[in-house]
Amino acid sequence: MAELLDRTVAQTYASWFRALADPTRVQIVEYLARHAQAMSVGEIVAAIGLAQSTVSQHLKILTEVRFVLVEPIGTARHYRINDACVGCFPSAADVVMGRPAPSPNGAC
Amino acid sequence: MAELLDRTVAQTYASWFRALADPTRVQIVEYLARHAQAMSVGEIVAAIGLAQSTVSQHLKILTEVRFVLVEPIGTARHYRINDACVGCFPSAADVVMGRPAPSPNGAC
DNA sequence: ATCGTTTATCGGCGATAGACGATCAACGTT
DNA sequence: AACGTTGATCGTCTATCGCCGATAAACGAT
Repeated sequence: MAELLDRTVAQTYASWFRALADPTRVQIVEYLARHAQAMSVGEIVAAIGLAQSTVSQHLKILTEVRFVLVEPIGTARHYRINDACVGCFPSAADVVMGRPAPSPNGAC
Repeated sequence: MAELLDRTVAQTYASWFRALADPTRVQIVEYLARHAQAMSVGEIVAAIGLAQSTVSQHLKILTEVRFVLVEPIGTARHYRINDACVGCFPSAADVVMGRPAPSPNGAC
């Protein structure tokens, strides 16, 4: 008894945590999560205060794990939080801390 | 309005997520969290199946962020989950996802 | 004092991460 | 058609990660 957590699940969770393993990305996600409407890259760059290429890289990493979603608006691209992750990411934190996921969490 | 999350807080959260940015560490923490009593390094090595030095390094990283605690038992060292983190780490995940921490969480 | 056991630390390796400036691609405007 | 704006990608740099074998350190037992 007391097996290890399934390796594939552990890899998925680790990829989520790795996406937030940088303080700038933590700030970006938290910032987007508190904003109902999507924001352009320029707005995010202004808020963060790093180079545009750097912010773009961070946004790429966050979209790869689907923490944020993109939609093109004309020549701009608007980023917003993925509401599905708002629910299932904290429950992943619960699982790692030994509490089995309470909700159905079919989202992710 | 809509300021960024405080940089110091973001750095603390990022360090927590970075500690779990590796699937092996996810498995170690989840494994310890489901075990009420502390475990020796040898037992953890047997469960994980990597080299002893590798596991020891992972345990060092996890103790640095205080996800796990150590106590020396004779010549051995027993690791166990830090119960304080069981509560406050998932609430950090909530904060990043835009939900202000509900509990007082004076633990961490 | 010498083993054997248990765990931490060191050194090295290839791989990945984060930052930046520069460049490219898309597109609306003049 | 040339231009300006917006954002992604490239190339480079340095730093850190994750793994391993080898070694060191602590300590109980012989």
